[in-house]
Amino acid sequence: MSDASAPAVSNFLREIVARDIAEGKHKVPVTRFPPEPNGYLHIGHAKAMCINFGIAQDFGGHCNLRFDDTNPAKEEQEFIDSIQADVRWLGFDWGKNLFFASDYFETLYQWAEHLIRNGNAYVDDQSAEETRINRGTLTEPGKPSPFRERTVEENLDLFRRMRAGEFPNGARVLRAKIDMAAGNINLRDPVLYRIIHTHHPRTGTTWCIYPNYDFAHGQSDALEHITHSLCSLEYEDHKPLYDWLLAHLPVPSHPRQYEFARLNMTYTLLSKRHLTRLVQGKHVRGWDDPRMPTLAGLRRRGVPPAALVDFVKRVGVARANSVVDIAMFDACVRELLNKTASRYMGVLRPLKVVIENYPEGQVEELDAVNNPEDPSAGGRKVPFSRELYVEQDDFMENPPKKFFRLSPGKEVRLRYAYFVTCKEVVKNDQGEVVELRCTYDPASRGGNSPDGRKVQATLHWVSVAHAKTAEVRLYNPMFNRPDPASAEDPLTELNPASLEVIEAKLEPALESAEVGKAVQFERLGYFTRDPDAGLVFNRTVGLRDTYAKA
RNA sequence: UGGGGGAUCGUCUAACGGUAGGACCGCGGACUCUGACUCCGCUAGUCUAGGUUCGAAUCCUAGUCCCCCAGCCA
Repeated sequence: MSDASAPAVSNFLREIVARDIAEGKHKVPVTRFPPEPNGYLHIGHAKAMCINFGIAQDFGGHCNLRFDDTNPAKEEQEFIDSIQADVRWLGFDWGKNLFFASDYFETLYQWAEHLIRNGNAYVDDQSAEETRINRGTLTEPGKPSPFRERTVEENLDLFRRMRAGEFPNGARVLRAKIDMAAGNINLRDPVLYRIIHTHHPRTGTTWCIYPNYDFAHGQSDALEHITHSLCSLEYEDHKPLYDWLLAHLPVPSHPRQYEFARLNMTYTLLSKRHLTRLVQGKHVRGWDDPRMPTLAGLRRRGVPPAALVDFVKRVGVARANSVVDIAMFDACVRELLNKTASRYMGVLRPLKVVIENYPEGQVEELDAVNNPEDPSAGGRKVPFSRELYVEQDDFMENPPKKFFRLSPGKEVRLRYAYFVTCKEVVKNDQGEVVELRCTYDPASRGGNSPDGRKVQATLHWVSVAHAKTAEVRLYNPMFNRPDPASAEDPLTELNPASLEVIEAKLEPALESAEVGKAVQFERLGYFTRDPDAGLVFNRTVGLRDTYAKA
């Protein structure tokens, strides 16, 4: 077991595995994480990984990484590479157990012939359109194909010629011969093989016929001696076919399929088709745009993998469809980052402050704590001088009752520095506040007044002369509605303000911030330096703000 | 209306015939050199109607609502 101190996670899948082991069905579980390399992994895949790798780890088994690469029309090497990187980033290790469904193409082909020889499959010449019509409807049975009763010899000949490349795409398919009247439509002679004259990222042009999901998945599971094939709910209807194929083929093992509900989150779209549209339509900067729910996007936004794993653990596993509040995700990110992120000061929307009684040209290096949650994180020096920036939100000329921050005549603390009092407000021709004239109390150096007087607020600040200008990218929900997936077209629900780019002033230490490492801008949120050139930061998540809510 | 699933605080999830519990959100309060964090407290739920039982979220019956399936996608 991984961590004896952690509360034991339990769910119906783990109960099934535990029971099977207790009953001696298996010594250890063997699971698999089977992505199709047709896009980037997203947070929904994180759930599947936590389940499959997690169960394998905790019960002493192993989890294979298997690419379900049975449709070369959609798959690319780029995705094979990114998926492996993302699995590792999340913290999972498949060891030597890296597989591809395409590794089994020859075996699968032989098994297809096996089906034909036993009269369990036939080559169908109907067009896709005819096949669809003859499949029947949800309430009416299908009609048998006119080619359903071909002889074994003819089927074998045709299937071999399909393999040999004699026919164009769509000319013929291989279908299992099951039951055209079945209530479960997956059993109405499902297609097993189709002709696709396309380059495959791994097998090149070796093949022009490809098994589809149903013919590849269960058999791949069997070949890898998977004990528990864990998939999402929509495959429930495929299980009878999964079992039928295993029962009619000389497979080395008979895995069992179990289904769980996939992850959904408010304001989040997880359909690969739509994510692909977002990328291709340039609505985002790419698969790793920090607004994307992809692992690459979350990583770039600064979300630590451990927060993702924690989130999946908290969400749990069940068989009921559900939509998790994105607030739960944010909470996981904040909880982890609060413990680990170093604190800095940065001003997002600068308002200049001049300390009138502070000597011109003087600079003091003041002591700041890096992380109050972690003494081992140490401290640093922050330069203070006569001219500073504070946050525009931290000043109000006519403050309401509960406004603790700066206003005319009010004294506040500048963090780690001094108490200052606002004496005068400078405005431009438009009447906008452009500068504050303040005085400071030299006795309050470091942030406390010897006379013990208190202030209601502590403000973050940056010295004008020492400030580093940075581009800061603020991310807001990508969609206007919490359930973008149920919109006619989710892309019409895009939030135009999902990305806000501002020019911020940061304390000098931030200039050497590491790309990808999360930091806290005090009182604002968690930020991570972006890999883009220059000083660029992404907001990972804001701090809770109980004042703004009130 | 065929087949397959599912309904527990606002949200996610426990309970396996025996006190409906936790987390997130929300709301109070304490603390605070981050209106953060932390701590304390509060709010709030078994889809409906019957039945079995000493006792039902759990078992039975009948409903209601929701999701998935008619790709040569996975």
